[in-house]
Amino acid sequence: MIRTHEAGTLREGDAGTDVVLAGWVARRRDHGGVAFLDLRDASGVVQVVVRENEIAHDLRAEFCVKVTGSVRVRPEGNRNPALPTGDVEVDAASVEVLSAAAPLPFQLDEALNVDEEVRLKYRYLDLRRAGPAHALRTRSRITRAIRQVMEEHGFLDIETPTLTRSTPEGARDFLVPVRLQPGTWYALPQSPQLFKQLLMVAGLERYYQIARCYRDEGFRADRQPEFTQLDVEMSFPDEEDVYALTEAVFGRIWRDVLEVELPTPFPRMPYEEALRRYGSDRPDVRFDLELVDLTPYFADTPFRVFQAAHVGAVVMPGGASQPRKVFDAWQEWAKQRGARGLAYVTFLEDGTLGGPVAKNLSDAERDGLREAVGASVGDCAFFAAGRRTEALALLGATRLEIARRLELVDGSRWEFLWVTDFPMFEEVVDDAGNAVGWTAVHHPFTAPAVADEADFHQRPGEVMARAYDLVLNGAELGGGSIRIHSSDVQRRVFDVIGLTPEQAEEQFGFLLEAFRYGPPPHGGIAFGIDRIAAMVTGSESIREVIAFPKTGGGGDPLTGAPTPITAEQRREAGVDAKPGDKPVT
RNA sequence: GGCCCCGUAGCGCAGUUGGUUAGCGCGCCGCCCUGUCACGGCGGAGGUCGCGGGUUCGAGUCCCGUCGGGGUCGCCA
Repeated sequence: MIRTHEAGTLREGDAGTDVVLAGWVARRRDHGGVAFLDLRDASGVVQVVVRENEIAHDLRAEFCVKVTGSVRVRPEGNRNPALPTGDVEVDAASVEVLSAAAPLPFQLDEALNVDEEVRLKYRYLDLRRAGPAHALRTRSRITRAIRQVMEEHGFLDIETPTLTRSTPEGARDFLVPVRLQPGTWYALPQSPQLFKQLLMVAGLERYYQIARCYRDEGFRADRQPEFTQLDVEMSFPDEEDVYALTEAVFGRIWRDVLEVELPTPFPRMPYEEALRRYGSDRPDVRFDLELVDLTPYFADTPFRVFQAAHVGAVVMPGGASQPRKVFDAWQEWAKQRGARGLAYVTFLEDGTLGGPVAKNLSDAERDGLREAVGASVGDCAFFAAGRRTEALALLGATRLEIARRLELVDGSRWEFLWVTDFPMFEEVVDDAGNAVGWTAVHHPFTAPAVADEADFHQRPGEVMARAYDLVLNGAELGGGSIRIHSSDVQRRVFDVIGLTPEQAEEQFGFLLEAFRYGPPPHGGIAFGIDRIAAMVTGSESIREVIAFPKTGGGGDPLTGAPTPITAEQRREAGVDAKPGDKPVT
C-alpha cells in the first residue's frame, strides 16, 4: 500500500508530521523556482510545495504521483477556496511519477461546462471531478441505507435471473439469442416481478433486491435502457405494512444522506382526488394552483368549445399582464403537447374580461367567471375542454408550467405522497376514440379491492385496485400493489383484459401453475434507485448518478456500444436460426 | 414515429444583409518570474466550420438531405 495518508484529511494538528500521499496532480503552478501542485485523491485536495524544481519539472495535470514530505501550516497570504483541507500544505521531499497523463481532452475544472457527450466518452476523467464523483458516492450511501433498513426488517437479498422469458405485455424486451437452442431467445427482465412472486410461493416471505431492469423504449432525462430498482415483496402484508417499510427506508436515506428528518407517515391521496385537484397521478404538492372544475358552470354555455364532457381551469396569478406574444407562445406550448390550443381569459383592472374567449361567453358567464375560477383582478385563467382525462392532463401540465415560469416551487421542500385507490382497469380506446376493451392500469397480477373481489369482473370500470404509487415533488419514485393469490380472481382478471385461458397459460403458465400450490397472500413495491439518487443529489438527469450511462440513442460514447457483430458471430449466436436448427458448435 | 433546439481548434464560445488570410477565452508547447492559488509577462503551434448535395462569381452563413447530441409528445402493462 503506497498511500499512508489521505490528502483531504490533513489538518493543522498534523503539522510537523511526515506523510506519504498518492494521488493526481489536479493543478500545477510555478512561481520562480517553486512548483505548487494541488494533489487530489478520493478524500480531497491538498497543496504540495516542491522547492527543488528538478523533481517537479515534468509534472503536468492528472499525472498520478506519490509524494513524500512533511505537513506544515501554510504561510499567510491568499487562500485557495478549491482547497478545503484546512490551512496546511505538504512540503515535498520527493515526488515520484507513478504514471504520466497525456494532455486532457477537456479541462477538469468544476466551473467549466463541457458537453455531456464528451464527458461520457471520457467518463473516467469526468468522474475525477468532485461533482460527478460526489453523485456516485451519494448513490452508494443511499444503497447502503436501503440495505441496512431491509436487513433490519428481516428481508433477504435474493438475486433473480437476467436471462429470462419474454412476455409480450408491457414494454419492449431486449432480446438475447441462444446459441445452444437455435431460434430461441432470452429476454432481459423489465423487472423481477414474476420471480419475486414465485419467491413468495416458495415461503421466503420477505425478499428484496437492488435489481437491474431493462426496457427497450424511448429514453429520456429520467429513463435509461437499463436502470436499477429496489424491488421488494413480502407475504401476508396489507398496504400499511408496505407503507411503513417504505417510510422507514426513505426516512433512513434522508437522515443518513441529507440529514433531514422526514415526517412520517407520508400523506395519502386517492388517485381520483389527485387527478381532480392537480390533473396528475403524481402531483407536485409543493405549491397550490389547484384546478377548478367548471363543467357545471358552463353546462348551458353558448361557446361551442366549452360544450364538452369536461371544462376546467387553472389560474395564473398576475397572468393578465402577459403580452399577446406570450399568450401566443402558450398556444404553441399546448399544441406541442397535442392539444388544439389553450383558451384563456384575463381579468382586467376595470373588472372586464380580456382575451379572445371572453366574447364567446354569455353575460352571466362573464359576470361570475372570476369568482368561479377563484381568480383575482390581474390574474388570468387557462381553460381546457374535452374528454375529462385529456382536459385534466392539459390543465395539470399547465399548472406545472405556470409554477415553473413564476418560480413558485420551493426547491428545499420534500413532499412525499402516497397516491392510492387507483382504478383497476382502464378502457382501451382505438384511434377513432371508440372503447374496444379493458387493460390493467397497473399490471394484471394486482388485486382488486377486497369489497370488489366477488363481482369486479361485471363492472370493471368502477373497481379499485390495491395499488399504490410513491410520489416525491411531482416525480413518481415507485409503485406496487397487493397481488392476486387466488386463481379464481386471476382468471377473471385475465378474462376482463381479454386474455384467453390459452394465452394466459402460454404467457404465465409457470406462475399460474405455482399458484396452484398454496400461494400466500403477498404484495410489494419497487422504486427507481436512479431517480431517488437524482433527487437526493439534485441532478437534472439520472445520467448524473449512473457511472457509465447511455445517450438518448441507447449508445455508450465510451465503449461505442452497441456495435455490429461479425457474420461469424451472427451464425454462432443463431440470430437468423429457426427453431429446430442444429446449434453451431 | 412526431415536434423543438444544438453541432466552428483539445474544451467553452463569437462569427453582421453571403464577401479578403474564420476570431476570442481556457488548455497545450517554448522562454522568463523565489509563495502561487482564476498568478503574471513574452513568443508559438493548433481548423475537412458534423457529413453529403444544391443555389451563387463567391457559402461557416441560404436551401435540401443525412449523421450525432439534448429536450419533449407518443410509448414506458
